Amino acid sequence: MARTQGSHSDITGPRIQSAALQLFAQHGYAAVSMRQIAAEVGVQAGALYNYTPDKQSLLFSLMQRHMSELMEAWQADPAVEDALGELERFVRFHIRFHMERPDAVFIAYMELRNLSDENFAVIETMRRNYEDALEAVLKQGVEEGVFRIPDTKIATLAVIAMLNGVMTWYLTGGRLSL
Amino acid sequence: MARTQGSHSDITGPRIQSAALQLFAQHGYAAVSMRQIAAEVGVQAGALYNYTPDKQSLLFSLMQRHMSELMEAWQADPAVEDALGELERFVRFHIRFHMERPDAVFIAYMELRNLSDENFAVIETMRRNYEDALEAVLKQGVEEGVFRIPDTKIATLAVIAMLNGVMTWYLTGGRLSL
DNA sequence: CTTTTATCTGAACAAATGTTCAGTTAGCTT
DNA sequence: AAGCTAACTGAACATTTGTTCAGATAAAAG
Repeated sequence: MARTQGSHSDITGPRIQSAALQLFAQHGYAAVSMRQIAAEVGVQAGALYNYTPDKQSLLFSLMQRHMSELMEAWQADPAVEDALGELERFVRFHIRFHMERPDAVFIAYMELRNLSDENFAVIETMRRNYEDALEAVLKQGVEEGVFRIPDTKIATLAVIAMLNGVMTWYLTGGRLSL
Repeated sequence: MARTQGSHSDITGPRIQSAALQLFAQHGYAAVSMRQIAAEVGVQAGALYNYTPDKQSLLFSLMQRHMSELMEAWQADPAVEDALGELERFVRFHIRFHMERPDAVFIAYMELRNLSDENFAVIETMRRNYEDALEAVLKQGVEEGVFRIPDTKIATLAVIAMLNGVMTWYLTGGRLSL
């Protein structure tokens, strides 16, 4: 047999991505085989290679897509005037965006070590771009005189670390409203 | 050849444990092969099986040892009288203990999904025992009237989540004193 | 209806994996 | 000095791994 009923590229492609996303998040990249992903989609392992050149690229594309969506969503979010409002906008945006994609967030954080050197560099650059977006807000606040921050770079990392802390807390307890 | 110079069980055993600890923390349990561990120790892969029945047991023993040391260290820590002092003691102890073993902490948190069902149950029980130690402090505080906590179970999880948040923050920035 | 093409199967491949074990040797015992 | 034993080697094993590819077939095009 080949080309079972109802199969189509537009359907199988996304299904592979979401199956890989879920399995990587659950068991870890190295512990998941191409055959497991294929079985989850309902297809043979060889069929996956119509959609990805190899396993590494599959992981990379998941992380790259996640980071792209992050940046695009932030730029699409309507900006406000003052820095204080911008900071609040960032906080709300960051938490909401990450809450909606627990699997992708977990992978983007945990599977960095399984990226090839070149792929890692790409993702790392995208992550820094996102941090720069926050730092721009903090710098704006310093210029406006509403923030008194000696080192905006450290403050950026601190804010993001705090937000991620809030998320682990929320996910752990699971009993607080947004 | 066999039994190379200077090799001895008392030496090789711990070296295997620490090599596995480091490699598991760095690349993940599933991504590390027995041959890599052996190479790190300077030995052939077969020799590892004089010290562990299989790879799974190696991971399990690392986590079990970590949890045992955690419980023993807490019980060895000199207790104080009042609940407020006990809470401070717990906070200081928790942070210090976990700061001293970043690799073991990381593994104990990340590689739970790679434990067999039985092994997972054992570790999970030990983790709950540790949480119970904190909850006992909180209950004592409620009895003394110094804490006003509706649900000590949730409060326990909250406190631990906060402490872990502090640690990620500290590790990320790396610029604050204990 | 016929032809074409995109999509998938099924089998195969080399390499790597966890694990076993007979054999070898270094160091201890006597 | 001789023998014993714990500690290791090196080769082998059955599986599983990622990946390739010729062939099969459903759906689209003519």
